Amino acid sequence: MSAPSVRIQESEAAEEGGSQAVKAQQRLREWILAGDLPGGSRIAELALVERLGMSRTPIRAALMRLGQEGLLEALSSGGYAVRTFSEREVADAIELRGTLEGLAARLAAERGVRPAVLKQATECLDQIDLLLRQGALDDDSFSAYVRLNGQFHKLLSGMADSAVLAREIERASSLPFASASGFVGVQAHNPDARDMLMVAQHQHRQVLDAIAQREAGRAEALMREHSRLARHNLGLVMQNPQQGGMPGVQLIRTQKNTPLSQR
Amino acid sequence: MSAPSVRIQESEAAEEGGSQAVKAQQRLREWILAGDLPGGSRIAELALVERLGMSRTPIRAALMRLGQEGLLEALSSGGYAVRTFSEREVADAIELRGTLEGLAARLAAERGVRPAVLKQATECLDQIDLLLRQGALDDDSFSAYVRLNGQFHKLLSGMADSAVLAREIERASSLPFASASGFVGVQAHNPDARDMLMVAQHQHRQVLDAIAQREAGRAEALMREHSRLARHNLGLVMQNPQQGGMPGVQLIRTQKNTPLSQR
DNA sequence: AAGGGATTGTCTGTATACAGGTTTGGCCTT
DNA sequence: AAGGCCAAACCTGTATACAGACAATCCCTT
Repeated sequence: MSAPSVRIQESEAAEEGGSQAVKAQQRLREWILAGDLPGGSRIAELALVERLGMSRTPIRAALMRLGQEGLLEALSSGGYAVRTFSEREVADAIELRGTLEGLAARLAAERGVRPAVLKQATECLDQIDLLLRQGALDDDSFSAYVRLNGQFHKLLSGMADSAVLAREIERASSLPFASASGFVGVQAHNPDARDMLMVAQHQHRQVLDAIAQREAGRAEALMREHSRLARHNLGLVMQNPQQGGMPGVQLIRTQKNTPLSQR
Repeated sequence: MSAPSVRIQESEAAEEGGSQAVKAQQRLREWILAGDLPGGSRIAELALVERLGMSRTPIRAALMRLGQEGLLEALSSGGYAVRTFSEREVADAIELRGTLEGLAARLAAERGVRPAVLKQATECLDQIDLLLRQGALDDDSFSAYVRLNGQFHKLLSGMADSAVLAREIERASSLPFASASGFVGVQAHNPDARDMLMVAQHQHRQVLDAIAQREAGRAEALMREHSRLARHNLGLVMQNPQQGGMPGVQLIRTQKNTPLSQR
C-alpha cells in the first residue's frame, strides 16, 4: 500500500502526457534511450509499478506499444526485454527509411504538390541555409538544425498525400538511430560537421526541385541517397564509440559489449 | 457471474491460439474481414465481452494490436472503430508492399542467398507450375496456389536476411487487400484467371533468376512490377463490385457505400 | 557430497471493481 | 414546436485481486 500514496512527481520536464499509458510509454522510452534500463535486460512490470507510480494496466499497455515500436522484444516466456540491435540491423533500418522516404518523394513528384506546401518546404530550407551560413555551429544552432531537418522530412513525407505511407515512415523513424535527425548529433562536435550538413542541405534542395519539376525517378533516387548520410554517420559512431552524441547508441551491439550469449 | 462459467466453445475451427488475447485478435480480425462488424462502426468492449466470452483485459489488448495493425482506428474520444479505406489508400498499401518486397529482393541479390534457400524457392515455383499446367483451376487448386504464392513471397522476404525488413513486410501485408495473395481470389472464377497467374509466375521466375544472378536492380524493379498485378486486380474489383472473392472488400469505400459523413 | 525432487516465491495473464467523462435522451422553457 | 439544459446511463481508462506457470533454492536421499 505504499506505491499509490507516492504520486508521480511530474518529472522534471513539463511532460503533460494525456493518459497514464502515454506517460508510461514516454518515460519508458526516455529511460531506454538514456541507457537506464540496459539493453538486453528483462523488464519486470512490478518494478515499473514502483518506479512509475501507476498500476500495471497502463504499464502493460505501454510495454505492448513499445514492443510494436521495436524498442522492446516480446519474450517467448512472456514479458519483454530491452531490445539490442546489431550494426547491420541499424543499417537495414536506415535503408528502410530511405526507401520509404524515396517512395514518398516519388509519389509526391508523380501526383504533384500544392504550391503552398512547396513554398513551406522552401522556407524551411531557407531557414536551414541561414543557420549554415553562420559558419561555426554552437549547440543551439545544432538543436535548431535538428528541428528544421525533422520538419523538412515531415513535410516531405506529407507531400505524398498518403496516410498509409506517412504512418509507415513515422514507424520506421521511431527507432532513434533510424530517424532522419538521429545521427546529426554525432557530428555535433566534429570539425567536418558543417560540411556534411551542407551536403545534406544540397540534397534537400535537389529533392524539392525534383518534386517541383515532377521528376519522379530523380526524386526517389535522391531521397534514397540522402539516407546514406545517416548510414555514413553510423559507420563513424561504430568506429569511434566514445562520442555519445546520440541517444540509444548503447543499444547497438558491438563485439565488445555483446554478452557471451546474445539471443 | 455468467461469463466465466460459459467457457469458450473452442470455436468451430481448430484455432488453438495461445493466450486469450491472441484468440480475441484472431476472431476479431475474422469478424471484421468477414463483414460482420461493419466498416466505420464503433467497437464496444462490453459487447465483445459477451460475444467472445472473456474479460475486457485480453479484449483491450487485441483491440490495441488491431489498431496498430491498421484494421481499427483509435477514436479521439477513446475506443476504436472499424476502419474503412479509400481505393487510393488500398492502392498505396499495395505500392508500399511492392516497394518493400522490391527492397528485399534487391538486398537479397546484393548480399547473396544460400543455395539451399534458392533451391527451396525454386521447388516452390515448380509446384506452382505443376498446378498451372493442369489447365482448368478448381477451388482446391486456387487455395493451393494461394498457399504456395504466400510461401514464395515469405521465402523471398526472408532472403534479404533482415529481421527489420521482414517484419515490416509482414506488417504491410497484414491488410488483406495489400497482401500478396489477397486479390488472387478475385480472379478465381474469371476466365482470364489462369493467364494472369501465368504472368505472375513468370515474374516469380524472373525475380528468382535476378537474385541468383546477383542482379540487384533488376530484382527490385521486377518485384515492384509484380505488385502491380494486385493493383490491377483492385481495379477489377472496383469496377465489378459484385464479385466477392476477397475478404474485406466491404471495407473499401466507394462513392455508393460511403455514408454522408465519413470521418 | 552430489543430484534430484519438492516447495516456495515471484511474475505474468486474466478477471473485475471503481472513477471520471462523454453522450444521449428527456424535460422544461421560451 | 423548437431549442437548450440537466440528468442518467454507459463506456473507457485505471486499479487491484486472483490463479496458473515458471524458476530458483533448499532439503532429502543415494
